[in-house]
Amino acid sequence: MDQQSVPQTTINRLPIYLRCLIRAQSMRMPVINSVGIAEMAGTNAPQVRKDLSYLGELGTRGIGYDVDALIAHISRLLGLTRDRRAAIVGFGRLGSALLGYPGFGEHGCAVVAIFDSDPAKIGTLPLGIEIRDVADLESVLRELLVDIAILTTPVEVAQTMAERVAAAGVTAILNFAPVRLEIPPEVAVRQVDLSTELQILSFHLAERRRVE
Amino acid sequence: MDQQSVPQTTINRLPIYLRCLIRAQSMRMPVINSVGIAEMAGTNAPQVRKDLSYLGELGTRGIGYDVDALIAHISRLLGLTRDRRAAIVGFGRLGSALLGYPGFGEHGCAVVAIFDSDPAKIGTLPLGIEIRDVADLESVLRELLVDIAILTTPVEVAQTMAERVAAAGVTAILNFAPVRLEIPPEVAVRQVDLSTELQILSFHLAERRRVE
DNA sequence: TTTTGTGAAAGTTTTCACAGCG
DNA sequence: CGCTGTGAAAACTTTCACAAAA
Repeated sequence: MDQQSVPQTTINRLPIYLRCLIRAQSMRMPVINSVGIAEMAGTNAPQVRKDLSYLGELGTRGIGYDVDALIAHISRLLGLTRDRRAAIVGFGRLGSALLGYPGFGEHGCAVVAIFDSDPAKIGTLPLGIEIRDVADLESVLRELLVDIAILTTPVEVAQTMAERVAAAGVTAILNFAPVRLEIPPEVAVRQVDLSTELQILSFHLAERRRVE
Repeated sequence: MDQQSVPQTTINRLPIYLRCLIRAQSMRMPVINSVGIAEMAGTNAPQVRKDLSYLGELGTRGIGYDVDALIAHISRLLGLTRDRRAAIVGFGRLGSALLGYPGFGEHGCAVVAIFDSDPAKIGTLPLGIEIRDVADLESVLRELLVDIAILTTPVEVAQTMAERVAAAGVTAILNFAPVRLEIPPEVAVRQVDLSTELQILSFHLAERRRVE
């Protein structure tokens, strides 16, 4: 099956399936069926089978999916077999919290560079990683072969920083600043937006109230 | 138009439109048209018009949308006219970073309670808010009329905490723990998942490589 | 004239039912 | 017999074209 044709919605669910499969693996389950994955992942069995069918014929009829083989296959498709190198741009509270997040190391993603503009921070070594002057952004990103930029800057400078990391050849950005980045389409952007999420939750609270 | 029938995809975009409108307002634009909103929001004009049409007939043909009126209308629909009271459950690095995030106050959402299980933290007052013992979760949530719970606990306890906040009558959860929460459907959950986002970006990096 | 609001078309995603295979 | 893989149906979302209104 053509890998290009895997729908984005399926891609978005693969990390969730992967997490479930790793849990199954840790429970010593050699095989799991679509119902089992669906229950763990909070979806339904046909959805799981359809999603996995885009990756190829990975299951065995009458049996289910081999847990180890499926983990290997999804990991490869998601590019998790190759170690990813991330940079944190903007080392305030949030950047600092993310650096300490164990999720990076667990998923083959290493923070290899940190940037800030505050002279008091530049040169310090949180968790052994030197904080660099954001003035040197482009050269350091290229030198350290960074593939993912994590933007935790103030909103005012996020667009500029996005343009600069993109110009330095970084093609994946995780943006925590509440602004929609305008950058070339070959750069993948994932937006994490706290106030948007809170507002969506607020809508649900308001709706509950309206129904009652 | 029936408010119940506003599609979830539209709801997800309303906070983005709102942000654009507030920017327009700060630029002293009294009126904006669908093209203007679309450009700021990174979408297209028919999408904006379709989305806004679900909320009622809010525009003026030949003119566009009154910025103040549209802000008021979207804010009301999202329930932002009413002040929201949030609690942070789990005060590690991430919880601490979120407490300092200015996005809360700016959007009428106040952190009114913090919970942790660490005796060294309980009783301290970061930003003037007392850290409570998680043992008192239910009573404090009810007492302080919390409507949104922000879960920043370790992954192992997130499901238990979700059940407890739901049992205490909280019907909106923002979950940062990398686990799919199983709770009654009347509780709205928004998942913010760093490692999932990184894996999706990793897929895009892998795909670029495959294409080249 | 300008720009909204909307029905219809096109595209996408999810669900379903069952053929097909082990 | 059990469970996957999949084509077809249903549901949902986006795009389009244009009538209608200011």
